[in-house]
Amino acid sequence: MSLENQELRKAGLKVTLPRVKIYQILEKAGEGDHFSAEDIYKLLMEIGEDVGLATVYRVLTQFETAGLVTRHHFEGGHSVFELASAEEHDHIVCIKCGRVREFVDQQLIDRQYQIAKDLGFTITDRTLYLYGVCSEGCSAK
Amino acid sequence: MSLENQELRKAGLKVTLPRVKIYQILEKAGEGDHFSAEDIYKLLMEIGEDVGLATVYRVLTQFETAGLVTRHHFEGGHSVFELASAEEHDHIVCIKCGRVREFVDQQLIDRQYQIAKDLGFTITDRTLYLYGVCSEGCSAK
DNA sequence: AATGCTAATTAGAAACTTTCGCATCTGTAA
DNA sequence: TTACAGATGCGAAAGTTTCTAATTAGCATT
Repeated sequence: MSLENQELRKAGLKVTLPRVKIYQILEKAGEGDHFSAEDIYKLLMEIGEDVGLATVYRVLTQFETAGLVTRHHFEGGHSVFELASAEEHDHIVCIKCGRVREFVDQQLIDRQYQIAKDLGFTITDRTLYLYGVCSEGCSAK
Repeated sequence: MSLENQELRKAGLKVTLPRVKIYQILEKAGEGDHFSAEDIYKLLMEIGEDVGLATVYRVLTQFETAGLVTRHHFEGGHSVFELASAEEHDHIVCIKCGRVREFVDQQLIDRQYQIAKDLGFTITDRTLYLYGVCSEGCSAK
């Protein structure tokens, strides 16, 4: 049994073709890469998999609920998804070109835990997004 | 001349009825309150101001551009707005009792701007939420 | 292998937020 | 007061996400 199948079963999801294909796409993308539902839909079309857009959304939501992927919301009212990763990281989003970039800054993370501790909290989850304009590239479509 | 009018003029915007009304709503809300465009539209209806939803969006975008308000991107693909506050703050949320607490930590904020700068970004907006369990109170419903 | 039950998928339409186009109206400066 | 740039309102359009109803596929059991 393939790795994807194990992951899906472990998450309590039946192993179906759309789920496997979508999981593979996310997997191949690797860490730091983010896809919108539309991106994934187009990729599926390209490889000849006839999966509906609604299914892509549903499967991604199921993956999110199961903790397999993380959903990120940003400008323009659409979301991007990435395979849940073990390493804590944060995101910086270019509001012009839409690119999402990950970064890890231990000092920043440590400080957050320290603040929470000082306020009498135990952190279970964090969300940090920086929105801005990236200087290079960003051919402002 | 009223305070709102001065603010609008200072921002280079004509003083029109919709703009004044929308500004007043945001002002009355105070800090920490967040309104969606739809919320504001409904409030305008309630007080009998016949302002179109499109205008609400346009005005909010202008206010944002002028630096009068801050836009936050929330779940479900919609945005909320709050009057730009002089002080940047972040939020810590108790996942048990739902309490939201604001905090300000300059070191944390500075570090974020530094990271963005290092990555070639100019920050226009930030969102930091810490989720956790608060030790005291927290009458875990 | 075939069956039946359950759950998942599909396509299209609906829902929802946000933006656009254009005729009309308003605020502002002369 | 007048003229004009710019703002507004309305409806339609655009774009993302969700819903519905009918169909199909997965899977445990024969």
